[in-house]
Amino acid sequence: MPPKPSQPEPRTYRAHRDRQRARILTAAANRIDQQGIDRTTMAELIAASQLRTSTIYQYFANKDDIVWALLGKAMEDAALHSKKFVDDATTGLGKIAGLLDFMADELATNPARVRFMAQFDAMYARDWPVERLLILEGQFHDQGFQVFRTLIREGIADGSLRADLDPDLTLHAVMNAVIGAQRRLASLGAKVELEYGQSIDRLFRETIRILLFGLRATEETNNTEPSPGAKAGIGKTKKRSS
Amino acid sequence: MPPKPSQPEPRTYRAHRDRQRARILTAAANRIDQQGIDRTTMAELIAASQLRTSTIYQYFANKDDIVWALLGKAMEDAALHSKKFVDDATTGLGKIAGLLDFMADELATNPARVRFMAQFDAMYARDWPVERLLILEGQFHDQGFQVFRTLIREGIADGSLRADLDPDLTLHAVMNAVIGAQRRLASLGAKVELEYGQSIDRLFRETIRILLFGLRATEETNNTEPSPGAKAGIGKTKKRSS
Amino acid sequence: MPPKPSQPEPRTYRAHRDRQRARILTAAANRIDQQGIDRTTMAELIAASQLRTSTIYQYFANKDDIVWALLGKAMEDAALHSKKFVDDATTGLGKIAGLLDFMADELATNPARVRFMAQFDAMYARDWPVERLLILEGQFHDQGFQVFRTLIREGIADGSLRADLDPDLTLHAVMNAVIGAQRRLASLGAKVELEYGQSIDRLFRETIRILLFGLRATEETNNTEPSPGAKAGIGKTKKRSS
Amino acid sequence: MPPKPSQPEPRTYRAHRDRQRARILTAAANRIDQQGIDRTTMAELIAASQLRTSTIYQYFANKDDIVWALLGKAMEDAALHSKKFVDDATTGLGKIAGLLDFMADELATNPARVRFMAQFDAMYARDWPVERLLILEGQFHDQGFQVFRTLIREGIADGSLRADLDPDLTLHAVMNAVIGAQRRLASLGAKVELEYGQSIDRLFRETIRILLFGLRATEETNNTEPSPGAKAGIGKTKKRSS
DNA sequence: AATGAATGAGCATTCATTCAT
DNA sequence: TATGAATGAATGCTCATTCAT
Repeated sequence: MPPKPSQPEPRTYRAHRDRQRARILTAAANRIDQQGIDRTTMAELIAASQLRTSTIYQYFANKDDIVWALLGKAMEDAALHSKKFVDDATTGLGKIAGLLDFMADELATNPARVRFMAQFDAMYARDWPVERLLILEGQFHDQGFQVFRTLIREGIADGSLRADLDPDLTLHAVMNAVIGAQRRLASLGAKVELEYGQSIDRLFRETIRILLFGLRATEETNNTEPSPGAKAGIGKTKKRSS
Repeated sequence: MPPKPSQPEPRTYRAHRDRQRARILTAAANRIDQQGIDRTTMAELIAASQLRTSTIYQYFANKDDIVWALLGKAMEDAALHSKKFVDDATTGLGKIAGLLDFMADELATNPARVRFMAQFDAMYARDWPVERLLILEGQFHDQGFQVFRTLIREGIADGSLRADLDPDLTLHAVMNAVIGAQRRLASLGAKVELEYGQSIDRLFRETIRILLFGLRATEETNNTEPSPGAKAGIGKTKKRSS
Repeated sequence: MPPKPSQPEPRTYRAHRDRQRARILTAAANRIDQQGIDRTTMAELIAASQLRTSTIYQYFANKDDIVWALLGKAMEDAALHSKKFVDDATTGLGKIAGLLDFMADELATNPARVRFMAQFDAMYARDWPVERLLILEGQFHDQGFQVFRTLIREGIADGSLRADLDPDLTLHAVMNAVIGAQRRLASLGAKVELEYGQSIDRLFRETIRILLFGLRATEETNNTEPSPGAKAGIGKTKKRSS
Repeated sequence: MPPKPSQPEPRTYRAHRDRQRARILTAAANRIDQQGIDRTTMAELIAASQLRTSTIYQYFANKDDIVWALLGKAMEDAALHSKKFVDDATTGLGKIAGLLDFMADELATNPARVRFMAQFDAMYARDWPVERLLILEGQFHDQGFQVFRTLIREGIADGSLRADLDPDLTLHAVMNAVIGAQRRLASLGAKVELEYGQSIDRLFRETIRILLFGLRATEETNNTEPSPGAKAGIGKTKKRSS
């Protein structure tokens, strides 16, 4: 007689596994935030999780697997969290503002998560397979990005945004700057406040404000001029030097 | 074989040591750019430098020492290089533009150096003593930063920049965004171009353009309105969520 | 649950256990043939058997136990199989030929089993208790060995075999050579055919043929000469060197 | 000034390294002979060599590397040792006898080495790259093998060996049997003597004697008959059974 | 009988660094 | 200054097995 499949208390077993996994990930997130991914050893992580070495390996195949799980969780959480900010807004511009506002909020309330993403970008993004990344990023980015792009088009159409903007270019230029700024602030942490004498939150929100200002239409931009720098002699960028 | 005339023998010894140091640093920079600081082992670095293990330790006390030297060199080079861009400009705004232009140039011509700085920000800046960092940063930042700050004040005074700007806050908000954007682009490398379909250089220059636009005065900003987002419902940032 | 009529229910239980055991042993035999005894982990064996770790241990006390069972099964099968070859023959010499023929057949049709025995001889035979081995070997060897020994005696008596043979010595010298040759061919597998350019089967049958030739009487051997090498200068073996 | 190459006491350094390597190999050979390759852990081997873990790895890249070195040394020694036996003989048949005699000598004086080769054949030969093996085997085999082959041809020509022999087939059939027999005896060790009641040396020399007898010409073989078994009903090998 | 969970002991190997000459 | 040799302290991971249900 073969064993009956018959889920024996599926909820209990599942729940236990999930709890153990969460325990490990929490411990890992803590250690990694304090020491960096590479400097966190499995031994430390294991000690922090209060489980035994071999037990850990029943839940994750190896250290990388843990880091990926952490990355996935971070992105999932961000997607979930950002959704609220975006959905609350009714207008398109409001949705963009919501997305950026979410990022400021994330920086303020969960700097460890942002720092983790910063580490990831700086040290691993180049090495790990794009496909894997895209799967994770897809969840989060597609949400706001589509809206963003559409909105820029609308903004240009109705004259509220500068006519010279290339929607796709603008989207990525702004998002990269916002993400880059956010992660750098999270990475430097207290050092920023000491060195710059400004609160991280205020600094980041000012960055967002300036960027949004930079997208707005002015009389000039809707007429002839291609760039704000032109008048002031900015932007006549030397085309490469070395 | 060393020169004879002006500075004869002492130079031989010094010159040799300098050459050896340079050799080690070059090897280290290469390996680190390809594998990251932590993942580069002394053994690899030694193999790449074509010297013997114990010889390396005649020049650097330990691995950290090498990384610090690399950081110092990167900043020194940047300071030297940026000086030209800034000094070439005659007006204040031109100097800012020169500084930002230098950063675009650096990203395009020496992404490895930018990547190294990105790694540093993301993983080590928090751990290493502020004083040490400040000494290094001082060289570079003070150059452009003072100018920048002064210029913003002048710009506000002459009405070319928005009156609501706080010079210090603006300075750091913009510089952090620019540096963050630059480093993120360097870190992601070819991935950006694949994913975003935009050239890194174009993306970064557009970021600069938008930021500079964001600083400029418009009728509105010189009147009552405090923020561009206000009108569009932006910036009424929820004050924390979680 | 106890039996009711003749053998109704108990068989169900027994049969299940036997099926499970067989399943495990088959999986183990496969893995071991491909990776060797030591390199086969319980985890692999368990995966191959499609059972759960703890279930395996309901059937076998430990890994050694599985290997012993495999060895027992191999010998049992061999005994059963060889019996046919031996029993089919009517003459004594025919029985020996049958035994050797069986070994060629085994090598050709079940090299995995031979390989397993080779591993066993090479790596474990020395460690494991003689008694245990003797019990297993007894089944198989006694069959042909008794016959072999008797036959050699008869052969000498009737003049068909060389008179200088010591039955017991000859028996073991021949059997050891045949078994050694067979197992080596099985172990090297395809490598033999590549390196030697000969089919394994042909090579082994030629070995048997030469050995049997070596036992046969010739005029000389039945007269004075003790050894075929004597004439040719063979066999004046140096008595130890190092 | 670059370092002078100028061999600084090359003899001393070299000699030291060789001594250390030998020390490790000796320790490894001992442990492996007693426990088998897989069951010998690096920790044991290291303890036996009286060096520290990391020192070992300055001499060998990994465990496999040590095993290969052992194999190489075993073959090299065998080649060197066998050369004497072969070269001492003046006639071709004498050379063959010398080769076989060497194998008996090796079994008697250095059973550990033979056992090691037995392990290798039984467990690793199939896995490791042929090329690597061929390089090592080349040294040893080519010596006697070429002679052997030539000799068989000559023997057939002058009527001292059976005319029905295929030189290549015979060569490999005999050598495989001799090597197989030798290795099995070495592997089983004292067990053989207990079980068979015969000394290993005597058993092996008898095997050689029978094989050589099997090659010799008799009247019959030089006439019509193809096989010694034919007359006695041997060799009518069933063509496969299962 | 079946199985999910857990684990102690160990594994091969690496790493940055030091020492003696 | 250069370097061959050595090494303590990890490091990430595996394995056969057991326990509780």
